[in-house]
Amino acid sequence: MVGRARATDVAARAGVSVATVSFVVNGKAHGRVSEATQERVRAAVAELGYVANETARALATGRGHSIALLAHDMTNPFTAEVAAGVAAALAGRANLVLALSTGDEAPAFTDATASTVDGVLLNWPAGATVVTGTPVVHLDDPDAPGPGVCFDVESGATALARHLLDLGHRRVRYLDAVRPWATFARRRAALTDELARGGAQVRTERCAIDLQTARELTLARWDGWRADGVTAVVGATDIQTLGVLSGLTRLGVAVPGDVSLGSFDDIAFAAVASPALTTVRLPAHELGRRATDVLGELIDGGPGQRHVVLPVELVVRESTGPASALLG
Amino acid sequence: MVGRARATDVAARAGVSVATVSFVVNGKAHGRVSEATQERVRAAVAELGYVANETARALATGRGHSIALLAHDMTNPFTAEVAAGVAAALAGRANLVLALSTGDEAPAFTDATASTVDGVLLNWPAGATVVTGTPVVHLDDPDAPGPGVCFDVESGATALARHLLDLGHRRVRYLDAVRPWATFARRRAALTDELARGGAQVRTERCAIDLQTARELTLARWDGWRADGVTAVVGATDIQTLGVLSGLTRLGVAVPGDVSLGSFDDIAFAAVASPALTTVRLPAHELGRRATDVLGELIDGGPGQRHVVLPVELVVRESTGPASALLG
DNA sequence: CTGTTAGCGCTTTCAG
DNA sequence: CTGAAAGCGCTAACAG
Repeated sequence: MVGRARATDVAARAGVSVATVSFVVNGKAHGRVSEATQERVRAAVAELGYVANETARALATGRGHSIALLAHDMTNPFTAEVAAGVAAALAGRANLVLALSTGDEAPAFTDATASTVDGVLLNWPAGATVVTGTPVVHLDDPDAPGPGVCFDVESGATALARHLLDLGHRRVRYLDAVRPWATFARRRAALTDELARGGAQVRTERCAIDLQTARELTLARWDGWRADGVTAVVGATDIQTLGVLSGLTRLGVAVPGDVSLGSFDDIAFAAVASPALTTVRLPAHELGRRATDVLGELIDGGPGQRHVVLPVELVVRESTGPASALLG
Repeated sequence: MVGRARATDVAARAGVSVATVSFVVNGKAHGRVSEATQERVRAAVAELGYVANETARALATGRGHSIALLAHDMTNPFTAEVAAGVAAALAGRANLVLALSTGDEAPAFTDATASTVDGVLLNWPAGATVVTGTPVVHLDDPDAPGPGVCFDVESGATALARHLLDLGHRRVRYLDAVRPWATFARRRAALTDELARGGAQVRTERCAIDLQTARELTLARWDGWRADGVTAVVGATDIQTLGVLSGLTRLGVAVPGDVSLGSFDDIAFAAVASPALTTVRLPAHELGRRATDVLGELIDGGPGQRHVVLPVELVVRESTGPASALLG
């Protein structure tokens, strides 16, 4: 019988007015309602199992106690981890409404939905989706105007490049994401620059962030890569790199014996792959948590930290090794 | 300026009453409002960028146009796929509010939240969480009372057992989930029964649905399994089986040369693992879609199909092979 | 055909 | 200390 008992019922049962009920239920009774009355109200609430209707409160207060997360693909463990971080930060104090995109268009987020939430977490390029009249914090988008939380992908990429350089790699393939997001542009630029600075040559290929697509691309391109003398390939995301690894393994190419593999994200699967992936860890869970905190401040009228950038860390595991002398 | 213009503004601009605005905006103007007036209202709506406030509509109509999905761990690709199916079925016609559980307790779903949604999709044991006064459909819970959508895990388990039997396996380890869910009990019972019927001996171990935990358990138990003459291990979920595979690979155990691996789910990673997993495919996306449809009917007052069970399919890949003669 | 009006259930001044 | 009453923005009878 959730939602059955209304404030008026409680008021009647306790012999007070709805105003009084509202005050005690919301903990605003201090100095306004006598202890005795409060007790009576609380008893009535308990007996009737009263729970305030959130929709009505929202209309009256302008606060819906819920935020939206606009994301692309919840099927990507990285995104799922971000969502988990958001949920953890919310800790039940607000609801999380999820707007997912199907295919390539922006997440399904109508103005109607916007009128329901107090703020939005935008894990999607800023330019594409414009949400007006609602606080927004951008996730993993270094170019976003306004508040946002992102990663210091450049230092991660640089560290990865140096790691590869130290191992003697001079020909690397970078598997970029097709999605035109700033975070990917930066990963690529930083990696490429550092590699070039170290005297290595990098070429880029692009593919969707999808296990099978990356795997197939690898199957199709491997001969060419080898002909070019490629000794290392790095993917823009673990998903892609794991796909590459799958293709390479199918082809009988040894990792890291014949080619080394580097990546970004550090999703759980990266650590249990064989070989385990050397990857730049981007703290997804923390991204979700921090972004939620920033959004909370924004909603509460605080200034909201403009832009927080989270440190990343190169996790060296088994997929990288000395450059092979494998010939083209 | 979302949510700025209100119905009264539009009414004023168009020189009509709010009732008229409401009718044309909701497409209920047929035969009630003249074409000319409708046109004027529509023009005003466009000029002012009017979008009805969903919270107010919800309060007035009792329909919030949103449903909740209570799930355990969105970080599990299987759950994420279910969510994707839900989102696809919703197609923007309703919002998806996500209630995730942190740790082992039930998903954070308060009565307050319940008052916000039109119905809930419960991917959690029925007994634990009782949601009253709101339509509920149970996901992947064969024992759930009332409406639900689940998989025919028994036939999948049986097919997997026969496949193993055909390959000559007579000693198998079943890695069950610790979570006391009916779906897991059934997977285990059906597999065990069929295997026993074929003269094989099965022993069960339990572990959390987590890559690392399964991997570590494997590292710790392998010697014992081998001593028992185990030639095949099947996990209750792909996550667990992938963890086992990781452990086995680290140990230098050949799959399927030394041990065969069988599983349930068929998440995307199962197909790109090396070797690719033989697994019982449970159509997660469809589970989400169908459950959403059933819930929709329920919300619209329809009877709602009591219980739909989705067919599953054994996908034989590379992780299963003839029983080895590996000795204990 | 169109406008008036009474809610939906709760919050919050403002009197008393 | 407590209650009456005015909304929050929209929907849907019910009159006209």
